[in-house]
Amino acid sequence: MRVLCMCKFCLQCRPCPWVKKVNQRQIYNMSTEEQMLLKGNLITCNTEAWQSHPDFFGLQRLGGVDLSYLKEDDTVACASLVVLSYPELEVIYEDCHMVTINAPYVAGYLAFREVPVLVDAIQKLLEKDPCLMPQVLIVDGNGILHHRGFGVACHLGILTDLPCIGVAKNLLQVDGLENNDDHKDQIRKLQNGGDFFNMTGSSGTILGAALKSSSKSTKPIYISAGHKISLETAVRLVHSCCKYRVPEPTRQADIRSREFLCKKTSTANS
DNA sequence: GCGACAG
DNA sequence: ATCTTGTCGC
Repeated sequence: MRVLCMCKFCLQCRPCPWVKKVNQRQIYNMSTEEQMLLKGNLITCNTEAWQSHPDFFGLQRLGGVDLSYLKEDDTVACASLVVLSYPELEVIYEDCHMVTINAPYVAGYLAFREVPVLVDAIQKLLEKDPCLMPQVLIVDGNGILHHRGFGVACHLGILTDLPCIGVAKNLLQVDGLENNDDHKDQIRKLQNGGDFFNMTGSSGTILGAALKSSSKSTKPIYISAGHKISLETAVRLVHSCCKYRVPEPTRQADIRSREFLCKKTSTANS
């Protein structure tokens, strides 16, 4: 695993005492620069042998990550990393711990809020149990379906060097993509679990896909390539690990981080 | 001023 | 992300 960050001002590097000497505008300019710099290393095609197999032969471990925030104070959160066996989808590793979040949530800069603690969790797994390192990570949020083509799934992928898939529950309306009547029509046409359609931005690039992830869900999930995996493979893999609307690795990470946060806050008051 | 706004 | 109950349906 490698960690790249050449930036002295970006949100990821906060809090640095002297960052307070620069204004918000400069912070976002620097964060944008950081995204563009990291984007230079992005790979949005398959790089692993298992990705080409019809049944993902060779794939044994899927990772899921999530953060649950304390409602009273969104600088306090529980970060969770889970690893599931494939194709059984059983949890074989779980790590939940409390973290402090420094960056604010700003659409387009989610990575600066969530990625640092997720990199830490991966680093911890690498030191503690490298045999359990996931072969692909499913990330809450978008990959290249992003204002600057570099969402949280790309960011985490570059920093960890792991294949990453972006899975968002809502459509980020960028590059001409809109949740308009046409889009809603396309969604209505999705019949069965696994049905999907690709979404092409005004720039002509295929940015992602809307997937009906379970047969019962009306609302799709939005898949985009993060790093070291193609959109086609990502859609196929995400569908293969959906018991419900949200893919199982993310769902397990979600459940466990909420529980942990809940338990932590209740014991703190007793 | 207006609309959009991943988590 | 989080607040927040029951209820309708398979």
